[in-house]
Amino acid sequence: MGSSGPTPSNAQAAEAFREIADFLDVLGEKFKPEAYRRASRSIESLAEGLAAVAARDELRSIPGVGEAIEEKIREFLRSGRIDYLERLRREVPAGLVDLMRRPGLGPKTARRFWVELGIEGPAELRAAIEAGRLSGIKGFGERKIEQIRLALGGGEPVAGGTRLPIETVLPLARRIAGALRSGSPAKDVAIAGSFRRGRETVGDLDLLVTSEDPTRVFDVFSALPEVGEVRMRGGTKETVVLKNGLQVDLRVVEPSEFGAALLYFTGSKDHNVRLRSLARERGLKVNEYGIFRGEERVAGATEEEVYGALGLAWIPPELREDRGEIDRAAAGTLPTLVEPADLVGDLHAHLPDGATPKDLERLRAVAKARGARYVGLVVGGVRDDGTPWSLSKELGRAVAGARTTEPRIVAVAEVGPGPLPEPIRALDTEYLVLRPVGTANPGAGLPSGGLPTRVVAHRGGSPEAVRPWLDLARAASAALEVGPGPARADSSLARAAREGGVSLALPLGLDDAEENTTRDVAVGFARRAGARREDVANATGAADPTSGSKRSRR
DNA sequence: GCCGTTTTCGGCCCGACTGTTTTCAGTCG
Repeated sequence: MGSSGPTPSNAQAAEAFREIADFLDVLGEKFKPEAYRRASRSIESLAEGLAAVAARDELRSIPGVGEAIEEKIREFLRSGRIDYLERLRREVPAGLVDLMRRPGLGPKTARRFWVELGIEGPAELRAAIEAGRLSGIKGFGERKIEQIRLALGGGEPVAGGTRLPIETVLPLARRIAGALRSGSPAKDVAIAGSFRRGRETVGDLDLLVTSEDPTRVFDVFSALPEVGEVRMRGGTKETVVLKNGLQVDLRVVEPSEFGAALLYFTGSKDHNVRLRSLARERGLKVNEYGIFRGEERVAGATEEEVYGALGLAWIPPELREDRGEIDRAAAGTLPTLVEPADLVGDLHAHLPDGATPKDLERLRAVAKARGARYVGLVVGGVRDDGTPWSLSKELGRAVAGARTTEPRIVAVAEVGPGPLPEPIRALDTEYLVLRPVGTANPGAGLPSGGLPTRVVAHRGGSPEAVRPWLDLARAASAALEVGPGPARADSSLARAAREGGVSLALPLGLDDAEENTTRDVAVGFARRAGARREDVANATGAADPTSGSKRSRR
């Protein structure tokens, strides 16, 4: 908390506002906490540093940032602290926020403990329970006290907010949905929630089905090998926790309500709130059962129907974040987003260490099965320790022999910024993939050596750290690689790229198992960034790297 | 605290579930 030092990151600012919201919750504020949380979420998903936005004087254009929060952001950027937060920290015991986050407890209960019993944290609450101080207090029966005792359990707040990467969840989610489709009386089966919106991380899974026989569906669901324990089962809803800790909610709804329920449980929260106020303006009401004028249901079976009743075009789930998509849906100007089937090649593929020509053929077979006409295969490059490497002579010949028949293999070198090492120059390659390898940093500039750089692959964490790589991509007219994993860009960086006129490269995930995990996650990120087919360098319509002009160079 | 074909005030999504209730408050998603 120094008063000077490096400019605080977006993540730190987002955390500060989340902390303010928590304290205000305990203080019993009604709407301010949500206001601070909204601003916090917006800041977190920003594709550039707050300092840059502040320098352009555009902080107020961030959704949820108004006069008061703008001033606090400026204070935070200036001094690394927010006086208002410091005051709250002095005024409200941090232990109350801990209490509030435990399951079954909320701000109201935490506040009552504080005001009525002088309790300031989990340890004191535990002692109060043991001493019987809660018995007889209004609203705390035996069961409630037992529930609280359980929630106090370990000492640390339970699992709160641990989210899994979507690439981890995707195969699991598809297996579960498939098992319900084929092994239970569930008819429509859909996965809603942030999973459907293609978010980078998933906190829990929301499954939605229609069925005449919910009990059978629940029985099949509970017995799946992935399921650890059943948390609760009601008439229309069951909650389980998977063996890996992921919570999964399964809901059975009427076919006439399926679209409304899918819309509702897909979110995002901000998107739903916006739809509801739009509905209210038009004398309509939206809930998870449908859209109503008075008692009469106007729509509900499909999402198209529900959006239609509000005068909106259907909005792709990846865009449902209240970033202006509702206005665009009203105006009919939503983009047609890129789809997996649009991808016609892979610009950046690897063979495993010690690969043989057989592995190359296997790679081509997979590529062909996934609709690829070409594969940019890395045949050499620079290791992390700075030394050059290349494929074996035998494999090199096999690659050369695969240049003309589809899927065509394009030889690629993977290098860091700066001058190209001589052994890499000597390789017979068509283009370069730029990555942070060796000791080179983005300040060293584009690789020099006469070959075009077509792909830039680096995420590097914070939006601030990644900017230079994006600038290199722009300077080289290269595509930014988008997708899961530390060496690819997430959706907010992809949006920054797209808005800055940099195209995207989407991996086909040729070394994935059968589920197409990498490809589908990458396409999801690109869609979240609003990318159309023409924004993607390896989609149909883009220049084919095998028909470029470099062949004449030799 | 934010926001506006309800714009400078007065709203701010809404229903299920739980436990504790003689009619509801709090939590959750």
